[in-house]
Amino acid sequence: MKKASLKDIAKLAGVSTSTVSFVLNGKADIMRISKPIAEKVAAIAKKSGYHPNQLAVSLRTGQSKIIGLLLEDISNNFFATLAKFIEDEANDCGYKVVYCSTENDSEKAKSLIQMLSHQQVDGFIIVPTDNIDKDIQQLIDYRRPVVLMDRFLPSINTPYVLVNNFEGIKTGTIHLIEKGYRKIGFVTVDLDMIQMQKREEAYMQTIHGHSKSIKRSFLLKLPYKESPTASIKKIRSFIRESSLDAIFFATNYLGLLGLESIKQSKLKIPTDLAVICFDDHDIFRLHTPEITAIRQPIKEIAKTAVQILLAQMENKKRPGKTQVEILPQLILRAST
Amino acid sequence: MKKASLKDIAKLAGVSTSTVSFVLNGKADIMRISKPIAEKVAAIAKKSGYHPNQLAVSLRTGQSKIIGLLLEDISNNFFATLAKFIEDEANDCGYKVVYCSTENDSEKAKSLIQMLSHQQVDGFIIVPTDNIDKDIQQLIDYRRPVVLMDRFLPSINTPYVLVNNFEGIKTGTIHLIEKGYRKIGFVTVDLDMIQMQKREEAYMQTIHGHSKSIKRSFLLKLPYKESPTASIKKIRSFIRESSLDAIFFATNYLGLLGLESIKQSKLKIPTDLAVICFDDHDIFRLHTPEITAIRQPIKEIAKTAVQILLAQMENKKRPGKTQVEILPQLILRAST
DNA sequence: CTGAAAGCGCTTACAG
DNA sequence: CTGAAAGCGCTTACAG
Repeated sequence: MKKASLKDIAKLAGVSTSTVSFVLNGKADIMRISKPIAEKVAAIAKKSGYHPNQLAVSLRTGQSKIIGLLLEDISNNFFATLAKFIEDEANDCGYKVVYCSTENDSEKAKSLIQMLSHQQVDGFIIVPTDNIDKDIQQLIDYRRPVVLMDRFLPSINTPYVLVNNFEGIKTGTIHLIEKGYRKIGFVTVDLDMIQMQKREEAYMQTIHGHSKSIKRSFLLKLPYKESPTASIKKIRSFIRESSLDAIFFATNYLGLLGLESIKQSKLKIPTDLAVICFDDHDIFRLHTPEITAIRQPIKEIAKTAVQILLAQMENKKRPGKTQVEILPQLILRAST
Repeated sequence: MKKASLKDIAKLAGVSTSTVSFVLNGKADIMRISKPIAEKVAAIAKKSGYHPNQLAVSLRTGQSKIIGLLLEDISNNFFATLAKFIEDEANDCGYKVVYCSTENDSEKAKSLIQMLSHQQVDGFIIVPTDNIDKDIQQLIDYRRPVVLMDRFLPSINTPYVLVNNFEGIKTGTIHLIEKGYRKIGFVTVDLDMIQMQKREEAYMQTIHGHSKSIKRSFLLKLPYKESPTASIKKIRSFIRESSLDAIFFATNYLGLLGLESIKQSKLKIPTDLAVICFDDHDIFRLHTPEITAIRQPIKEIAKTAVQILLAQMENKKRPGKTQVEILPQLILRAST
């Protein structure tokens, strides 16, 4: 059994391929195909299980109806959830989504952008890595619709959607201060990306700007590619040497390492040490005690990104607000 | 700036499109294109940033070099990890992967299979849902390469790769019995799929076949679409009413609900109740106490599936062993 | 050693 | 009301 083509249907129905195409694309009326012919064609197409070859349609129309999605890591819960919402939203609008993981490797990201570009995706939603500025700029120069997500590139004026990192960390830090904690450590990662800079900045400014009762900031910056074991060890010494009474993790990945460290050090949460984390995680709700977190509005980020992208793709002109920061939510639990 | 096409390059180089195509596809030697022309063409192509339109290449060659991957749910860690390994393996072999989530909804699965089929993917790796037999059979009838994963369809003779569910559960159950537990409950889900049947069967046979000291089996079967809250409540009564001393969860999702139930009931693990789960999860290592689990060999499953698929696609004949069950591993932790 | 031409499976002006 | 033809961007026999 081979797949039926337009031509096959045309032959079976005894009409031209154009007629078949018009009927099957719902243009029978506009093209004023006669009722009996339209019905005959439709019936034959259905019986033979005909479906257009999308490759050919895309090549001809110049539209693939596919959105390319570049994430950091699809096996990470945050990105997986983001991907799912994006897919849902895109499907509702008649688009498919293909997603790829960059693992924060800019070489990999570059080649994925190339790959998607050669596949003729109609638009891109990208979680940018470091050093990717030129490639994104090129996409824009070529008039390919792009929306950045979760981060943005200060050097390039593109649409983007992300959580308001600054406000998120600020809210969390103030929460700790108001709860009476005084030696608040902040654990982050040494990635030179804007969202991490903002988080660090927010912690620093809030700690130093808040009141004289807070003596100083305690900052631990872990290498991104370090082994979990090494990071855990560093977090343990950080807590001990600074004799912290609270600790703020800048990502949920760090939070998990942190919980492991705290467990190994046999510290009691929150009596010995309060814990809060930016980015919620299922584990935090299940942990004993449950962990306070700043939750990103994942669904909203996803939907907004798709909408901004589609607006670009369909209007071909820039819609209203294309650079969006969404406020996160403080989820109070037992750890603070 | 528009994208350069083959024709543009041909014009710039003053040669025909065939010559350009041969040079760019590394067939300059076979086609005995003269060195100077080949070099000139290559240089021009490079300078103008030419890359072939994959849509056109695929349409012409009849190969998209894309594998379609149907998972249950990409935001679930198990499937996400599977997807990543599959992508790595496929990329190494020059294939791209597009993945979609069925959410165990057979209607959704059917339409995704259609969609991928219209996109002309070269092969399918599918985690089948219920009631999908006819669609898979159709794929096979049309000579589309298919490998099933994580489950299989007893009614259809296709290649498949999955964990040996029976042996996994048996190993876990024996472990509990040998540790001295006597009232061992088993919590599963009412999905009518082969892998869940095997797990239940393995529990039943092991319990009843093992020794007279084990009086009876305790089985709780939860509805798949039930709310977490309702399931948690049922698990709590199940533990209480049967006064279990050990509990075996048939999937990691159930294990998470179980931990929540146990937490609510304020039971001590493993003193009040031993816990073991089929399918490992990060949370289990981080939980206090750590939870014993049967770990699926995810990477091996992924690699094997890709290899079997590629063998089918490239040889066009069935390779040696195409129905593979891989043994899982018992990870001993503090909960048993 | 290289080019002109056919064709993959569609869509869409154009003509009648 | 319907068909013949061009063309999307490629690859690949075929011819010279």
